[in-house]
Amino acid sequence: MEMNEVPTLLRGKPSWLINRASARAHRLVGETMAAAGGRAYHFAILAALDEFGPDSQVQIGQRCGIDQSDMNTMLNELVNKGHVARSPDPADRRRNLVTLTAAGRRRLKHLDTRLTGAQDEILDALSASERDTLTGLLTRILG
Amino acid sequence: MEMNEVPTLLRGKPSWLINRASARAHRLVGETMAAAGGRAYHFAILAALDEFGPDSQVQIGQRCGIDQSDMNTMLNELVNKGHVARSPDPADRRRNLVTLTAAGRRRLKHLDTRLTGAQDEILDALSASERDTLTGLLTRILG
DNA sequence: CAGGTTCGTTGGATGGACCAAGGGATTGCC
DNA sequence: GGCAATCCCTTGGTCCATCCAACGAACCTG
Repeated sequence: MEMNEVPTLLRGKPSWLINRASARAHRLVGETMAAAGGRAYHFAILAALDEFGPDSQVQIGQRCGIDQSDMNTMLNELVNKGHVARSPDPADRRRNLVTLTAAGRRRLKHLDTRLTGAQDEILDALSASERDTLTGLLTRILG
Repeated sequence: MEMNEVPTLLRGKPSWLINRASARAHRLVGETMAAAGGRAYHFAILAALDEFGPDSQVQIGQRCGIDQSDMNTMLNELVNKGHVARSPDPADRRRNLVTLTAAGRRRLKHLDTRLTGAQDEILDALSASERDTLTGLLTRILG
């Protein structure tokens, strides 16, 4: 979306800036992941499994901020690609234990490098220290 | 969405932080505007008209980052409420000249105070100077 | 005056986030 | 032990913002 002079009243609103930045980042990340044959959600799920080990679907969802029903869809895709295994938990048969496969761990590394590259593109105008302060401020907003 | 420990690989990605912050801000702004009987887009359009004067629909769209078709919908709403007038431009009969009414100008002020209040809520955790640096960094990203 | 372009309008496609209900399994309470 | 409440997964949607395509009317350029 090409944009001319933005109204001052609008330009000064952090919510508007954040929204615009998010649209940009979201599109870029989406394209990057699509080019790698995946989605942003896939990366999030694989990262959670890698860091915290096998887990139930709701747990993973709570860690990554993904809805139960969406989690189900994403896991179908990941199981289909062999990046994740879904098996009933013998200790609690309500749950599915989701585990990262070897291929999934490789996949995670691959997506991570792609995603890190996208970050560079998004934050192109900022220096390294500025990027740090930005992530710091955003993290505190979310706290 | 309640969230537990976020995976480190995810937490460190600015794109993810921006996206999360945007979701928060977007929801809050949406609720604020809805409570006032309007939308975020309404504020943007009114602000553009107030600052740059009467204009065509595409021009307003380019200033605010709004699609032509969506602009049409929004203007229908604004005309309906009497905040904006849409009349054919005598100088170029393809165009509609959109002008801000007196009620529209009052409306803009009203929405602005509401929206400014929402910003305070969004940036609650940050000091005034931190808010400035955040908006500065975001503005440069969008540059 | 003919071809390319702009503007508004209509209609629809897309994707992310969210919500609701139900069945199976488990836990807690009495 | 049994009944109620709770949890987990799955299915099947809704809602909203964004975006795209195509058309007729009007304009501009050569």
